[in-house]
Amino acid sequence: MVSVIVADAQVLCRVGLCKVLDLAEDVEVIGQAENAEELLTKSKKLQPDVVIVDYNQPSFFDHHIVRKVKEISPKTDLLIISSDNRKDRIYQVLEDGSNSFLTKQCDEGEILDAIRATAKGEKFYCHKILDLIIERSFPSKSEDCSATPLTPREKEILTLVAKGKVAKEIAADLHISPHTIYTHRKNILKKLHLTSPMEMVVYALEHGLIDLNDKPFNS
Amino acid sequence: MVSVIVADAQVLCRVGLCKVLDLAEDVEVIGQAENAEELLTKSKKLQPDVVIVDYNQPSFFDHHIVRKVKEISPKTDLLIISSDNRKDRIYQVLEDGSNSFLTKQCDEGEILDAIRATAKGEKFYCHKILDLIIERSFPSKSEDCSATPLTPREKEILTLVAKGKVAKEIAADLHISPHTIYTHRKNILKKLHLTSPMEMVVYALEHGLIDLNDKPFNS
DNA sequence: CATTTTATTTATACTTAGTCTAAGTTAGAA
DNA sequence: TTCTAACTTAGACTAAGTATAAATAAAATG
Repeated sequence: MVSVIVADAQVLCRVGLCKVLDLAEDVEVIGQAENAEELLTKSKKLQPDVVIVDYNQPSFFDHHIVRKVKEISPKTDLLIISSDNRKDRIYQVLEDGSNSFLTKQCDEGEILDAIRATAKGEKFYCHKILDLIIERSFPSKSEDCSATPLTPREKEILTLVAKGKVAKEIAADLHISPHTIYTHRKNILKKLHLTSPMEMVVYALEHGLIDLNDKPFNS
Repeated sequence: MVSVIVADAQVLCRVGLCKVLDLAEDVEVIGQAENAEELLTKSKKLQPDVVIVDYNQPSFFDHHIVRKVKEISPKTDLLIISSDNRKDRIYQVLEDGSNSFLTKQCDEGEILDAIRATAKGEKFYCHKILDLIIERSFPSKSEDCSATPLTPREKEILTLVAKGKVAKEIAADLHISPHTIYTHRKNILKKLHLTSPMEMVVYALEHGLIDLNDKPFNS
């Protein structure tokens, strides 16, 4: 019998997942978790064979959960069912040792397959995730593709720009010349095929370079 | 017996919802829908007493679904279970005639209560939504609070700014002087207590004034 | 090891965008 | 009507940004 903990901030998803798990023979749900703290406590105590979790739920779970669960319960296999759309973070989670990865767009069949595979200690990735992995493995596929082609310094500057800082302020912050900022900015625009600084900000936000702090219903 | 159609793009939520609905006596799920088209077809044919739907799932459902269902099946009551965080759109959906409104953060108890209430033709709003409604009803509550204090024109301009357009371009688009744009921008900054144009863009994105187009897995 | 590339830094001269201040117009509310 | 809010504009000025060119250090390549 494979023991499973179901972790998701939304009760509907937990219930749905349990219902689907009923269909899988040899699988037993031994616990549920609504947030990271609860999951870690229960994982430590119950040492489940599998943890199913959506890590992308601000203030309930974040992507560090994978690493933390692995630390607290090394033999546990992780099945991610998330709706994350940030490539870099998905790659991160894959590297952090998640065994299987689905998106919330997957259908029942895929979910069942994934659960069965993960329960047997195998890996399972849904189509979208496989596409990402392949894209990463064969970088020169389309053209400039995949993750941000920006250098660390460029990311740093883009982040500050997106926070509303103007070149002079950034220069002061980093103790370098404003001209340097301009050069970096120009290179960023070139690399991303953008034209205005504003588009840079939009890009930064879209790609989660800065946290537009998830605050539903606040102001 | 109250007939219900469950509409959600994610199979897990649909399954979860059906499972919870099992607990409600006198409720029968007569259909499910994965996208707007499916929901409208089934609503027309089955004329359900209640439709439960998450309208905030780009490319599957949008907020117009409420109006469309009401058109196609006027006697159907709508129960929204969404995770939308855009106040203006929530207000829109409330005005469009949705009977009850929950968020995906609600617990099982609230969901059951909402289903029972809606099935009886009553209205039900969860805490967060009630807070919003109250906030709207008593605008001068705290201080400058609640929805954006921007005029339509200011919003229009902010939107264009956030799209990366520069004053001159916006002026050309709207057939007015660039100076006008500058003035509007200055007023916006003043109203929102911001200092740089970039912060304006961040604000616009945070408040959903422009759609940072939901495109998972694209570049 | 020498060499090329990449990331980082900077400057000068120039262009453009944006700010400040001030003010006119229209439409609706008091 | 009078007053306010929303929208509009201009001239003079300041600050921000661009183009071009180039130096340095470190990492990758042959």
